[in-house]
Amino acid sequence: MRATVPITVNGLKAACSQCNLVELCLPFGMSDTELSRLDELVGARRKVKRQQNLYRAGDPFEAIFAIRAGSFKTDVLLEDGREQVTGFQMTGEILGLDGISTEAHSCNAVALEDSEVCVIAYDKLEQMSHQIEGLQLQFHKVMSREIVRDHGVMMLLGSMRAEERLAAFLLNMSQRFNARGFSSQEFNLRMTREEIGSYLGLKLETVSRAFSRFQEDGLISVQQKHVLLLDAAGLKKLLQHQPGMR
Amino acid sequence: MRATVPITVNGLKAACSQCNLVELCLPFGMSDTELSRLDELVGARRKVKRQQNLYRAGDPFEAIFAIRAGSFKTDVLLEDGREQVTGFQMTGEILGLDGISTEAHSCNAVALEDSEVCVIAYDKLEQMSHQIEGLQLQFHKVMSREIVRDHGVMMLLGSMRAEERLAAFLLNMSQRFNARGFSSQEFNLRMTREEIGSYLGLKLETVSRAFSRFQEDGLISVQQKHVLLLDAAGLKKLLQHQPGMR
DNA sequence: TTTTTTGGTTGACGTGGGTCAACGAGCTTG
DNA sequence: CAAGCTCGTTGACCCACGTCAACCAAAAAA
Repeated sequence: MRATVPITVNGLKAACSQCNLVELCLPFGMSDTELSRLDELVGARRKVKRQQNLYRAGDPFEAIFAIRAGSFKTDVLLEDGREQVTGFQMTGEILGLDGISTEAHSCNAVALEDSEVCVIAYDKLEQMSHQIEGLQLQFHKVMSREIVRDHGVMMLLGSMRAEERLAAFLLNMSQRFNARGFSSQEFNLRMTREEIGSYLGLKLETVSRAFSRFQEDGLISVQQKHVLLLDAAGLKKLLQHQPGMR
Repeated sequence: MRATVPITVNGLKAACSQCNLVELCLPFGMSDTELSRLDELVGARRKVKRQQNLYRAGDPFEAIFAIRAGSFKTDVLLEDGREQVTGFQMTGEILGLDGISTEAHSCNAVALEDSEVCVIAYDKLEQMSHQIEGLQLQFHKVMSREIVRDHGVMMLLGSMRAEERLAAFLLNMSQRFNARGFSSQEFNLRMTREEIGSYLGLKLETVSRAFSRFQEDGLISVQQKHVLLLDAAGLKKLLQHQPGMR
């Protein structure tokens, strides 16, 4: 028995220290020495094919996940089948934080494309935060950022009109692609109109119509999932509209 | 100079160890010895009068707060003046977690009644989580719970109809009053219809109409802020309605 | 290749909840 | 005890978005 356990350790030794996502991920802001110690935290990687679940609501919580490649959506389901997409996650972002509170996941995480995640055992993370100076703070920041992000979505869902929501969504995607070294003006969305709609609290037809309207107005150019932002400033201006304005 | 600093320490020595809110608050699940060590974490208490801000968006982040008495709302403001209430907080709940990510608060916290909070210096909290075994885990659970709660609100805002939202809100309040030793059937709301509306993504008139409808249907009895839940099961049933149902 | 499936667009129409407005009930202040 | 507030209720009307349906394009399967 004893022999099998050590053998399962992942062949990839230098997980974080030579990953090009450090700037976006959990290790952000840590020193080189801290970084190398962090490598042992990432136990393994896991590939998740498009449409497959990384975890499901109710699954026992054991680890959080850092997205190494690809992208995901998280959603919550009501008994009657209604779905609410709670977020879209890209490389470097952390999945699974919802599971800590009850030691079981409270939402589903589904890959939007073939993806790969780093598995970070939660008990190991707790231990190491005692040891590595910057890790605890950085982890807290990641969780806090998630809370702030959720508040932004609540703002969007609670107080914005359909076109404002989509404009905010597009600008947010643009900024996140940009942070990952991709163009902020041209990108391919990985999710369907229905998923965008669920996230924004709109029906897919409304999302589609808003896309078309933006195109008519010369703000963007869309073809299916391909988006070209022609007038980002124009989109931003949409967000500052007074309730009564048109 | 040296003399003034020690003098400012709070006279209340046993902050957490003899607080009756331990069950609901940060110290939940910690041993007696851990608990007594926790006392030094709570530096001071702070009173906040009704309508006053505990903190504002943009304020530098230094501490989180545990509500000792009273209640609060948190909200986010858009440049154009639109407000989104992101949550209502009751005794034992933690405020200020949003500030960790950027080291500045990202929302406003306003007392709904004359209230008192325990001030927990964040740097001290970080230190002590290294030392007290259960503190780190418990703190993580508090943050994670906030994330899960926010996802619930997103579900509500994104996929529920007005009456479902209000039913969910009332059941949630009921359950939280109950957890604090108050009646789950009869309570006084601390917030206005407008604040409820902002939280639920509805206008105050719609909230008022939904209250009236619930009363007509014999589900509740309302008079201003006083609420009596007559048929909690009936309210729960409202939440399971299929989109097309009436 | 054709066929099927999935995803996206667009139009016509309906409705839930927003808007506007009047009024009334409690509080507060002088 | 007025006189002013703020907060809540209710009605009439309207519009942004949902619903339903037809159709088309792209991708996947056969």
